[in-house]
This record gives sequence, C-alpha cells and structure tokens, in this order.
Amino acid sequence: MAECVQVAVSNATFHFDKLYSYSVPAHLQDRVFVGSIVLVPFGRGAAARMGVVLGLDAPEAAGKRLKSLYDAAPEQARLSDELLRLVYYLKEHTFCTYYEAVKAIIPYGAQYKAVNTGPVPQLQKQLVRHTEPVYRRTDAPWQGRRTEKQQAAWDALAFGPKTQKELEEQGVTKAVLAGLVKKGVLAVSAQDKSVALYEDYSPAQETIALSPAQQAAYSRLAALMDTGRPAAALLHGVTSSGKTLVFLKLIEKAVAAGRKALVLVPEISLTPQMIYRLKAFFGDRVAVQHSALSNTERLLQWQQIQNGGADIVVGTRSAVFAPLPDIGVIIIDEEQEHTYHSESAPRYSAHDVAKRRAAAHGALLLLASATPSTESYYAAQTGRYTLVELSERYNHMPLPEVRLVDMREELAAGNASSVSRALADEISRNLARGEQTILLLNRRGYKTVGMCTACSEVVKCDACSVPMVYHKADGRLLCHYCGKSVSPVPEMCPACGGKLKYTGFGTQRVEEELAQMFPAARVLRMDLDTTSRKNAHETMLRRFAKGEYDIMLGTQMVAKGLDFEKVTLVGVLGIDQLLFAQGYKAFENVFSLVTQVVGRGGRAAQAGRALIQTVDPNHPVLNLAARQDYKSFFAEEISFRRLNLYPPFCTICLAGFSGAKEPEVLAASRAFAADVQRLAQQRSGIPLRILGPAPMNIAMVNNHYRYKLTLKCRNDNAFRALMGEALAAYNAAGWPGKVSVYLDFHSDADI
DNA sequence: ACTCCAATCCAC
DNA sequence: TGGATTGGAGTG
Repeated sequence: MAECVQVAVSNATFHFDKLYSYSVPAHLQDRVFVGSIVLVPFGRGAAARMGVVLGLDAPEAAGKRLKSLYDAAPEQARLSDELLRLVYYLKEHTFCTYYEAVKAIIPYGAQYKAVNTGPVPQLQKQLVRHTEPVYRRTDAPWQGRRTEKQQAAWDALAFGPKTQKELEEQGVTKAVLAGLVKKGVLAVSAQDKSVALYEDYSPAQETIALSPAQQAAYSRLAALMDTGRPAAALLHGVTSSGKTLVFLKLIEKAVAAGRKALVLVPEISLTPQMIYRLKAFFGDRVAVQHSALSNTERLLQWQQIQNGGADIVVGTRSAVFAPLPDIGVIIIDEEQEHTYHSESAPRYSAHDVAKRRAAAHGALLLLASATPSTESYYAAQTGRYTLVELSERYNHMPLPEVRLVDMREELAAGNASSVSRALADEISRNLARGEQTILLLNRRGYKTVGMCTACSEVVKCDACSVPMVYHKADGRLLCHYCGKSVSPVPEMCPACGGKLKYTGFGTQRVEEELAQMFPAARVLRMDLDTTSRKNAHETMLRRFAKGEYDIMLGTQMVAKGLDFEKVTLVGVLGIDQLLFAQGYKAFENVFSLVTQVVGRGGRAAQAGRALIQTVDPNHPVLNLAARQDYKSFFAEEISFRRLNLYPPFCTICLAGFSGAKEPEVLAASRAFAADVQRLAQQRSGIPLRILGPAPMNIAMVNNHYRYKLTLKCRNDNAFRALMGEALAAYNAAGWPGKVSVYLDFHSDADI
C-alpha cells in the first residue's frame, strides 16, 4: 500500500530515537502496514536492524534520498491498533525508546530475527521448530501382510490421531510409521506443538458457590461490568475472605457474554495456583504468559491468544499486553505488590497500562488485595475507584492469635540464635502434634556476609558496591548483582589483613539452627537458591501441602496466597530490616507482608498462632498488622504521606544516572537538576521539589557509579514536556556518551 | 551504542 | 611516513 513508511528501529538510544523514513520496495508493498515488523538498513554500514512501522509518509514529503526496507514479516505478525497506541503511551510516559516499548508488547519469542543468507538480509522466525508430526489412519486398504510392529502402530491409532512423541512413548518407532505412511495406510501432517502447560489439572465438579458476602461483592462488580463502559474497582477482602471465588464468577460472566478476561498475579510462583483454579473451571481456553516460560512456550501461548484460542490469560506484569480482543474484565491480584512496576525500560506500571486497556475495551479493572496500596485505597476513598469490601473470613474462620516477641530480651537472656525461646516452644509443640509450621525470613535478612574483626569492613564485590554473600553449599562468595563469585572463601580482610568472621541470619543458617534444635523435623527451605530450577517452587509447595515436611522456611515467597490446611503456626523472623528500611513504602510493605503471613495460619478448623520476632515490639505498624487492622493502618499511613508529601499526594520521578567515572556521574546529575530547576522556573504552575543528587542504595554496579535525583512533582503533560526538554538539554550538552540517564515514575497516575 | 572517518601520535 | 589509536559526528 504505502510507498514510504516511518520506522522505529531497534537498539537506538534515547537521544537519537525517532522515526526514520524508508521507501518500500515493490515486492513488499502489499505486506507493509502500520504495525508491521520490518528489517531495515541502518547507519553508514547499512547494517540490518529490526524495526516496526509506526507511521506512513507521503513519498514527496521525504525529500531526501531514502534507503529502502530489506524485508517485512508476514502481515499477521503485526501489532493491533490498540497495542500500537500503547507503544506511544509507553514512550511518552516512561521515556523509553520506541523499540523498548515494542519489545515489551511483543514477547521475545514472537519476534523475528535477521539472517544474512541471500544478497539482501532477510527476516526469519526466531523459532521454527514449533510443529510436530501427527499420524492418523487413512481409509486405504492394506496391501500384503503386516509385521508385529506395524500392527502395534496401527492399533495405537485406533482412537484417533496421535503425535509422534506420544507414539514413541508407546514404543512405536519413526521408521515403522514412515513405512506405513509410504504404504498409504497412515497419513502424517504437521500440527502446532500442543500447548501442554499445566495439563494435569482436574476439572471442577461443582459450579462456583458464593457465600452471601461474596455474592454481594460479586453483584456490585458484575453491575459495573454490565455497563460496558470503563470502570475501576478496588476489592478489599481480608485474608481468607475468598476473593478468588469472586474473580472466578466475574470471569465466568465475562466469558459467557463472549468477552475475554485478563488476570495478573504478582510473581511467577503464584501463577500455578491461579492457573490450576482457572483451568479447573475454564479448561483449555486459559493461556499463560510469564517470564519463566521457555521461548517456545511463550510464543505458542501468545499465538493461541492472538488466534482467538484463549478467553482467559493469566500471567505476571508483562501479560498486561496480551493481545486479547474485547476484554471484559482485568483483574490485578495482590495489587500492592511492587512487582507490578517494571524495574527496567520501559519502566511502566501494570496498573497504568491496565487502566488504558480497560478504557479502550470498556472493561472493568478490578484491583484486589487484603492490604491494598495506600494509593489505591485512597483512590477508592475519594471515589475514583468503586470500593467493594469483603470483611469476613470464609466460614468465619478465627484469626490467628498473634504474639510479638522482644528479641532484645532474648539477647539479654543469652539467646543469640535467630529463633526465640517462645517460638522454639511453639515449634516443638507443633512437631509433637504433627502440625505444620511456616517460618518467614525477610529477603534482605538472609545474607551471610564476611566482616573483618579488626577494621569492621565487610567483604564487597570489587565491581559493585554490595557485600558478597556467602553460599555454604558451593563454598564461595557470590555477588548478587553481577553474579561474580570468589572461591575459595577468603579468611583474611582484603583491606587490613585482619581475620574475617562470617555472620548473618540467612535461611541457610536458620536451617542449620533448626536442624540442631529439632533433629527429627523435616525442614523445607525456599529461597532464591533452592527455587531457581524450573518448576522447583511448584513441586516444593505441593510436597509441603502433602505433608512431606514439618516446617517450611523461606523468604517472601512463603507468605502469599497459599492454602495449607495443616499449618497452625507462623513465625516471622527478622522483619526489622524491612521495618527500618528507607523508602516511603517501607511501612506499607511490612504491614502487607506481616498481615499476609499471619493470615496463612489457621486456615482450617483450628485457630492458628503467629509469633513475630522484633527488636521493637511496640512498633505501631507491627501491632496493627498483628490485629489485621488495615483501616487504622491506612489512616496512619495516609496522614504520614500527606504530611511528608509522598504519593498519592505527589508523583515521585526518580532520575537515575550511571557512568564509569564518579565525578562525571555527579556532575551530570547536578547539571540535570539545574536544568530541570531552570525550566520549571521559566514557567508557572509546575509544582516541583528536587532532592539530591545522592548515591543510590547500591552505589556501584559492574564498575558503574550510580546517583539519583528524586523529583516530587505532578505527573501531567506539562511536567513530562518539561522533562523532555531537560533530557534534550542533557543530550545537547553531550552527557549521554559519558553518563547514561533514565527516568522512573512512581505515582498513582490518574491523568 | 556503534561505526566510520579524520586528526593525532609515535616508532622507525 | 604509515599504522595504530582516539575523538567526534551521525544514524533516513
């Protein structure tokens, strides 16, 4: 159609990221549209680069001599209009490049790659092995006699076609099958590899039955969905109030009306449970999108969605871009989780993208949590979201009895271990009764680091500024940022030669202590190290649920969304690091984590017990969490946010700087701050406070120094335009070659 | 970022 | 004097 197109090219940096015009050669004219994936010559060497067509040009408008496209992907690979608009949205709101936005929206596995086979570079599908042979019987008569093996193959296909893999599992070889195909009695065809993910679900026997409270919540949400107009609601349901059943009923309603549903969960480890529940009710029309899928799996799931083969998509943050048409409901479960905010470009928040999509589809956006983010609950209170509450626990299960244990007293009494005497008591009681225990150890607390007994220096990675973490299992020190490892483990301080002492309350260390205290207990440790293997997490949870372990010890991942009938005791070790962490969300995070883990206990008939170990047992946040008193917590927190000017009363825009020479990084961030200040003063009505520059929490990663500016602002068009100008000035001053910059917005973006 | 080109530097 | 090195510009 078009003779001339505007293309966003890959691997552009922000300062030269713009649309480049290319002419379309005749043989590609009928394949190239807005949204098409193309291959273009770029730079003086005319090297092949991936690109996406984002606009059309009148040929005469181009003026200059243009280069022309090398190749274009088939038409069906192109982005829909709605998703294309999200490219612009991401570019404008997160200050990423066009292609970074495109990559977020099209999963890696669906991309094409450049190959240099012919005279001109061509596009080729990344994955070609996504079909498999399927054999079926034909009506052709047998000629001659049958061998035993041929008969076996024939019999195996008595009840319909089977894939080669299935047949091979039954002992039928490829050669036999090929022979029969040659004879004409079997036919073979290529079939898309089955999307055999989570196929071992068991279909639900009953329909979804709601309690009166759940029914009331459902009715209000269903009414919002029925309007067919965009709506946003916050479902605040206490732990164990059965929010998932309400989701299922809403999804059922959307699907019955011929619409689609999108379900987001905060992390990969929570997807299996949600997937199994959804599959139980909705079968194979559930597709999955998360980063732990292999490229092939990802691509197949994505194609299933794009071909209209899925009514429901479940996944983590990136699933918010699932190419579903006609979405009726978007659910964000555990909506307060920080994992919904992307930590790399494009630095978007799933909430904001979901809002755009809900608006485009006339869908209901449902945020749900037992401990909503302060921003979301505030939006609900002020009427921007409809607030729906589920305030009773399912079957009126009693809340666990919670005790705060003073760890200073423990230390004074001579107990230096990470498990208090009170908790040890309760654990042994549980062991005696054959009941299960969950122990939570916050992520930051699980490091074992080496400290010099002479100069008190901690052994740090020499490329990053973080302490190296001791891993006992493989006898080495590991940098959790760049992955560098040191073995054997040093015994002398690299700075002064003093003796090093390795201490810390890691999960490994606690595991050892537990083994000493309770030699007979079967302890399951869950942390980054033990769950890194594919499906490891799922397998572990299943085995714990089956009762193969007495104690589950782990980081955050043990706290969320799990139903274990026999768990009657929850212990929280080392929450203090989180409580005293910097960052305006620290209290909210602690409240949320403690509330959730305490809610794990006593899900069955018996009331549970929970013990929280802390050096500050009078801390209001811990006490409110112990009582599961969200409303009082919110009241405290919102006044803190208002007083100190934090979201939702402002937007925080973090400007990050990184470069090889510290003085340059500091100078660059100062220059940027000055530019922003100057631009803001030139115009009126731009509220702004600039804090910093300050070194980031991790001041150096991979030999790059890192500084940040914190801008308290209002995230509107005027401010983003200002930041655009500030970045232009930054580029003009030649900084990007030495110090790279990015912006990261944290806000309750309702603009 | 990366690549190309030119100006510069140093060894012979 | 040339081959290698470094700084700067441009990416359609």
